[in-house]
Amino acid sequence: MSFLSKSSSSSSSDDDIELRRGPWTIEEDKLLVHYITDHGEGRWNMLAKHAGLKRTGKSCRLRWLNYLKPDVKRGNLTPQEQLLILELHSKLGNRWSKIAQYLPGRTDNEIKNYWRTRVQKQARNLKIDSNSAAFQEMIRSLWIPRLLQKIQSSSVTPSIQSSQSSTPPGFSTSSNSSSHSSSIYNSPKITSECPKIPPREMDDSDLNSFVKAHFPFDNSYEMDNFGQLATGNFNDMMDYDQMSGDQNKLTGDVIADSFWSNVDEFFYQKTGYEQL
DNA sequence: AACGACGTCAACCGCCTATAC
DNA sequence: CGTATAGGCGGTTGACGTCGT
Repeated sequence: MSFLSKSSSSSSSDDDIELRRGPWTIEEDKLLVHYITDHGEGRWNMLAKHAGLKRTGKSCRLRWLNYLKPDVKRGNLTPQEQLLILELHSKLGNRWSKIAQYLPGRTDNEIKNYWRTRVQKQARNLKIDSNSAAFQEMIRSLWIPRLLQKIQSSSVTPSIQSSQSSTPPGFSTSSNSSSHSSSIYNSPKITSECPKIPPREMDDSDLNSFVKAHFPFDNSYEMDNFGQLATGNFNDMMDYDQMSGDQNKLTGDVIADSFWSNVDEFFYQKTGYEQL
């Protein structure tokens, strides 16, 4: 744990306290949660002082928003969430907080980390710029369809097809959303061919409609169930509600990782780039 | 068992914007 | 209008855990 001086002055005023940095302790978390429970959030500098925390207001705000806030969703991103991030990033770019607005319970920090550790890693492996048109196109034409394919194929298993719909919510085969009926997400049969992607130029209203139509959750309660619903028949293999982080990793990461090699293959085939 | 490489993610930093005065 | 301050955002860092040798 390190400290920084809030003021260069040598006076012993209230503004000259030693501020803590680094990982938060349980006691600090308790102080912050209790204070916000009683007084609400906002006015962070004052909050930090009144709560008895030797932290900057910014640090308190970050700790609350990214970790302590009750509706923060823990665990790995579901394939559906990954899909939404890819789609939104293609339209919004690195506007993480904006993207996070469409993923209830997920923070901009978490999404940013996902992009940097997973997505940009692939760009590095392929030795192409993650901001390049080539990489964007690879995501749109290869990665997203493959992800959809994996989601759909994993949700159609013989043992459960009889009792459940084979199509996860948001991937309806009937066009019940008129505005984006041509979207890839309504495609009854997902193939590896380049899908029709909604236009990049979407305003907030369009984006809201798009997300509502294809990723049907708009509050934390629905989001809690979304992972369960959207992973569809995975539930027959493991109880989603009982999942630990590691088990969650199985569904999210294995799906993601297993198709990366395929994505690479597609990429090299299509571009003729030399495989590493 | 020990060590290094690598991946993840919480936390910090600096800049920008909104708001109050 | 100009200035000060707080809050928000994206980029970056570093501690820690995991994995492979």
